[in-house]
This record gives sequence, C-alpha cells and structure tokens, in this order.
Amino acid sequence: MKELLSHLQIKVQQSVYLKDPESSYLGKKIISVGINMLAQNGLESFTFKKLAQEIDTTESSVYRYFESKQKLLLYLTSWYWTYLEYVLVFSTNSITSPADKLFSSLNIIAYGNKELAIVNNKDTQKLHQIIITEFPKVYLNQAVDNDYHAGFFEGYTRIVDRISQILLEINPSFSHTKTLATTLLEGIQKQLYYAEHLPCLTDKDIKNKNLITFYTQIATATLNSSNNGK
Amino acid sequence: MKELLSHLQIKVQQSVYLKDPESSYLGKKIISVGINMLAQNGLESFTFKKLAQEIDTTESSVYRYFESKQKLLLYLTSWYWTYLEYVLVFSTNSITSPADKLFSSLNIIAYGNKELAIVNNKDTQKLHQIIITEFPKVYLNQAVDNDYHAGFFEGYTRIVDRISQILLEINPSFSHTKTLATTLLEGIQKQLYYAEHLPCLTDKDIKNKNLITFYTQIATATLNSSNNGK
DNA sequence: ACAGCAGCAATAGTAATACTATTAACTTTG
DNA sequence: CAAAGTTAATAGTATTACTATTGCTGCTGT
Repeated sequence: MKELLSHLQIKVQQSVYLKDPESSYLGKKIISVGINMLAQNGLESFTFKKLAQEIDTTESSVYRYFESKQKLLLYLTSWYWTYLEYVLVFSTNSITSPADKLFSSLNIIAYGNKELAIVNNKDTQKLHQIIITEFPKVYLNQAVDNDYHAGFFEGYTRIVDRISQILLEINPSFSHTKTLATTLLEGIQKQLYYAEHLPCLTDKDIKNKNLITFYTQIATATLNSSNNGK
Repeated sequence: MKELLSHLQIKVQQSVYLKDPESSYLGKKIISVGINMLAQNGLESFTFKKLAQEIDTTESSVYRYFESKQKLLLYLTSWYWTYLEYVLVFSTNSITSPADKLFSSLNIIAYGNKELAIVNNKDTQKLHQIIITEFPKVYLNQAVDNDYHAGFFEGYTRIVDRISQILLEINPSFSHTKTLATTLLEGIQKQLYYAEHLPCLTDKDIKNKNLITFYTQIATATLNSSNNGK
C-alpha cells in the first residue's frame, strides 16, 4: 500500500488554482512550505508575502498560482480529502464486518495514516492538523454557495458518502446516514482540537483508541435504536 | 418569562472590551448594527470602517470600545451563550423527565427563543445566525489558549455543562457526558448550516422537529447502550 | 460665574495586507 | 536563430488594521 499511495498523483480541480502548482519547482515549494506555515500559525497570520520570503521568491509570483490564500487552503484541503479517500479504501476493502470497517475508517479520519508521512512532497500529518483547525473556515464563509456549485467540496462529500455507505451496511433501513456520518466525522475532529486547547469540553479519557471506540459506540447505538426505519 | 428575560442585564467579561458598549449610545449602536452586519456578510468582509460609516461615526471611535473585530465577535458570542443559558434554565426548570428536558434544551439550542426577538437591543435570531457561522472562528485560531485561560469561553462551557448534567440525569453512570454534549450541540448547528448551504451533507427530512428528534435519539441510544459504565 | 479637568469622539495619520499591471529574462519551437 | 510562449520579478495601488494626537463638551469646585 505504501508503494501504491506514494506513487499516486492526486488531482485537484483545475478551477481551484490559476497555475498547476505541481507543474513547476516553485509551485511545489509553495505547497510544501505553505503546509508548514499554515500548520504552524494558521490562516489568519499567513500571508503570501511571508510565504514568498520563506521560499525566496516574490509575493506576485505566488499569486500566479493561487488567486488568494483561501484558494491555496482550499487546494490543500481538497487534496487531503481525496488522498484520505484512497487511504480509506485501501485500508478497509479487506474488512468484511461493517462494524470493524466503521471503526477502522473513523480511526483513519482521526489519525490519518501514520506510516505514510510524506506523499507527493506533502506532509500528511501537518495537513491533518490544517484540516482540523482550518477546514471549517473553508466553508463557513460568504463564498460557500459558489464554491459548492463549483464542486470544490467533492472530496469531502465523497468521504462522507463512504462513511454513510458503511452505516447503511450495518443497518440497511437506516435513513439518516449523512447526518450521522458528518456528526461522527466532525465530532471526532472537534474532540481532537478540544483535547489540545479546550480541555473542559472533553472527557479526560477520550483520547487515542477510546475516542474512536466511543464514536463507534454512538454510531452502533443509534443504528440499533428502535425507530430507525423512520 | 418574556418579562424576566427582557429586563435582564447580561454581563460580558470586562477584558473582552476596552470600554463597555452598554455605557453609551454609540456603544449600543456598535453592538446592534454590528450584529446586523455580521449576520449579513460574515466576519471576513466586516470591518470597523464599514461599521463606522453605517452608524455615522469614525473607525477610531469604534476602536475605543473593542481592540479588534475578533473581540467584538467574542463579545457578541459570549453575550449570546450567557443569554441562552437563562432561556435554557427558565424554559426547562419545570420539566421533570430528563429525556423531555434534553429534547427541549436541544430545541432551544437549535432554534433559540422565537418569542424573544429583541433582548437588550440585540436581535437574538441574528445572533443565532452569527453563532452558527462565526463561533468556530472564535476558537479555531492562534489566540485560543490565551482566550481560554482568560475565561472567554465560560458562557459556552456552561451551556455544555448544563447539557452534560441532563445526560447524566438520564444515565447517572455514563462517563463521557462532555464529549456527547458537544457532539450533539455542534452537530445540530452544523446540520442547520448544511441544510442551508451544503445540502449533500444532510438528509432531506432532517429539519425542524426531526432534527431535534434525531439528535435526542442519538443521545438516548448512546446513553442506553451496553458498555456505558466504562 | 468660570477655571480646570475628565471623558468622549474626531482628525489625521502609519504599517501591513491583499492584489495587479507591466516589464524583464529565459525557453521552446518553426 | 528569430518569433512566440512561458516564467517570475519590479513596482506599484487600494484596502484594512490600528494608533497618536487634538478638540470639544459638560461637570466640579471655589
């Protein structure tokens, strides 16, 4: 799997960038150093000028690749969700029990693939950090409706669909799979953030495997509860 | 209750503002027009200059009240969570069944109090909109750790604690109340946003009463599931 | 009554950020 | 090897965030 994924060329929708960052050395630098800077200090303090200084180029050269820092963030998050779908599929296609498949999937969503640190010159653990703190900002803004119709959230949507499918395997008559899937997925990510920064919004032992066990329990309990057909 | 709440003076922690906006006409204007503008266009396009123009004053006069637009947002969200705790307590203290209390509480969190539109010159429905799209930005940034230690999230924390208490009433041996409480609370708010902007991340019938019913079901199913003592 | 002093808001800035038009240099291709 | 195309740097502008200073207004004490 390590071989398969590290050779994978993940495509991000063209309209997200002005010039394909994979097509030049500078473009690749923008991505890899951009990941480091965003993971380190977040979107607010990140500017193209600082990025340019870091990689010894100019602000306007960065603007040739992305029309704004939000679009660069959108590129990184889109890439990550697409990458994660591959990891998800490769890691769980051999699992037959739907409940086990759910557990493994949630585990990957929570902690990524620890063996594959760098894929296509991108630090996936840092991208995971970026997803947790910055991804909500990608859609909680005025541009959502346009971005949605442009298909910019398809990567994320497909992950949600995959989880939905697994939930449906556990209980084929369950009718609120999307809602449950997003609740699990985003709940897990929030808890990871709270554990780090807002400890009074979590329970102490909810970490590592326990976090995944708990959310799997929420899922199975809900799926097995009485009026699930309606 | 309408009488009680509309006469209530809700205090926001002093260190959030430079000068108490409740202490002058201009301050009150900053708050009420700020609510309108933030609900309308979001934090990103909101600036103190635009706010000042809207209320016929100057940018620097606004800066006398708040050191940044983030602090103004923090003020509004803190006010809202404190206000919502009163609504929650007043509306549910007569309910004896813990399950009914949970349903009512989640309903208030999802839809606020529709009878009380304006409290202390603040449009609570617009504030509710602001909470849904802007509150995550209040803590998903570099200042979290400082803001947390300064106690700026106490209003929200208290709401989470109240929900936790109700969950504990339903199952006194349940040990992950904070995690479940935040998952329910934030899940509901996300679904409201998705229904509006990202419909493929929700299920069609998950709206109005159904949304609350579903999240109450998640809660009770989880609370009643087997290994809850652990 | 009015000199003095608080408190408040406006004027007039600066520094940083976001973004763009134009030019220069280098590569590829006919 | 000249024309065409590609790439990035120079040199801007407009907006945004934030601050230092000044001036006005009303209250206070003698």
